[in-house]
Amino acid sequence: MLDPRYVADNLDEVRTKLLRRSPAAAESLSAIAELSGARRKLVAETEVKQAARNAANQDMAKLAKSPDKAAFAARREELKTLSGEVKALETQLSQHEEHMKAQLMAVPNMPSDGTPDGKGEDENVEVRQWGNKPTFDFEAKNHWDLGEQLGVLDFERAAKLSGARFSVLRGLGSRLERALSAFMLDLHTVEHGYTEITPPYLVKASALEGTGQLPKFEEDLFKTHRHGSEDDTEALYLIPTAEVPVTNLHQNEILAAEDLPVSYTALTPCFRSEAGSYGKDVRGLVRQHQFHKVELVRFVEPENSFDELEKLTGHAEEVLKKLGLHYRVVELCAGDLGFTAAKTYDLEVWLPGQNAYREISSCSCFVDFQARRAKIRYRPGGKGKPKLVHTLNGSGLAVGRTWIAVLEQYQNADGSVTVPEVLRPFMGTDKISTS
RNA sequence: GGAGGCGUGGCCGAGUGGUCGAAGGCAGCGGUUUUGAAAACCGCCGAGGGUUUACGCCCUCCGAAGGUUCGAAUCCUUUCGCCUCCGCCA
Repeated sequence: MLDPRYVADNLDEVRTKLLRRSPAAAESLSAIAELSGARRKLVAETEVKQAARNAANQDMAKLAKSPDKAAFAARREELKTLSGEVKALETQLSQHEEHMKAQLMAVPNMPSDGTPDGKGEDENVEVRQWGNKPTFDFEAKNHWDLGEQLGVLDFERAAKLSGARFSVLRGLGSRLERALSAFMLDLHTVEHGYTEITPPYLVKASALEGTGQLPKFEEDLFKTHRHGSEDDTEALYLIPTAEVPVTNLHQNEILAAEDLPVSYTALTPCFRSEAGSYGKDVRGLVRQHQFHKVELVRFVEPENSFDELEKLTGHAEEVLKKLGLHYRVVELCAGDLGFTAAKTYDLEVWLPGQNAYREISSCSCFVDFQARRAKIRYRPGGKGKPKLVHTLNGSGLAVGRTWIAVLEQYQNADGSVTVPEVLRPFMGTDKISTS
């Protein structure tokens, strides 16, 4: 959420920045600026009345002790009116604030100044590449053919259980999923200093509001109700990413400055309804309703949040480097930036079976956008007024897509797959094959 | 699921309708004292919002939301969380 005061005081600047995303992003800004100004007047008006009521009530406390019952009764009648006026103003103010917040919650974050211009995916900027495209003296297969032939991947039975966009792993396929997860968590906790978290996979709407998935993107989520209940206020949602529970761990908290940066990593399943992606990636594991992801989340001081993004991106890249998987880093242009992000790097791994780079991680700095929604603050220098922290997160990595990349980049002519060196201790074998 | 209890400032804890944002203690911060430290003593010490160049002043908040009342931390309703006992259960 943007700061309503900042929007009101810097309307043109905010509009210019949001227009870099899209015309729609800047739409309600004037209304918000107006609401913000009107709110200040309403607050002043309300407080004058409240002060009058408070003063009168103190008099009443004295009158109540005096023997003059008539004076007390008369004054009480007067105060009834005043009290009613106060209540009316308070109601008006809270409705006004609710209205303003509702508008504000639908406004995306401002792109960082360094973010390149551009309307969409095609205008993202390649920042660097690592490694080389593997070459094959045979035609590279895609992972779904490889996986099914190796007996480690089964879409048909998954469809029987759950329908489209689900998968079943088997044997060394399952082992590979587990190996990748453990390898990533070990790397981030031991070498990068992250604390491992195992969060709930079902969360309240308030958590999703904190990180920005709600109220705007409900259609992307799986929503659950207790048996017999249709009450939306107690609905729980399956998490679309660990970002949600892990970032909201500190909602409504004031962190100690000396504890920053706080760094968490979490392996969780992620659930996405993929509404509106019909026809996209219908085959294979790329786009599933359920997948595992190791997430990195950091809470940092505002001064160095963009440096911290470079570090966090580096932590995610390290996974690919250690696995020996060729990839590239792209910086998202303003038009392709997610709703909450100020700046984002995507890591795209090379998939020979599809002859394409595919997103395997997305690392973003949200500045104070999520922190304002979730009320996550810290006390600078250990004293004084609390300030909003900056939040960052990135996939480190999407396990399912890493699984794909290992199969496709490490495939052999006979349809077997060589296990990357670093995974062998976790896999107990150096090869996945049918024999 | 049944019965009961509890939610107050960073922590502990008083407060059951009137001047209470809230006693007291601990922790923390600043100072006096001391060669230094400890102890003792004095002061400061929640958040949000409005207003002000600033000092400050004002408003709101005692798990949350409603209600009663001239007035609510205190009474009522609903709700959430935690604890104890019973039931069920991985």
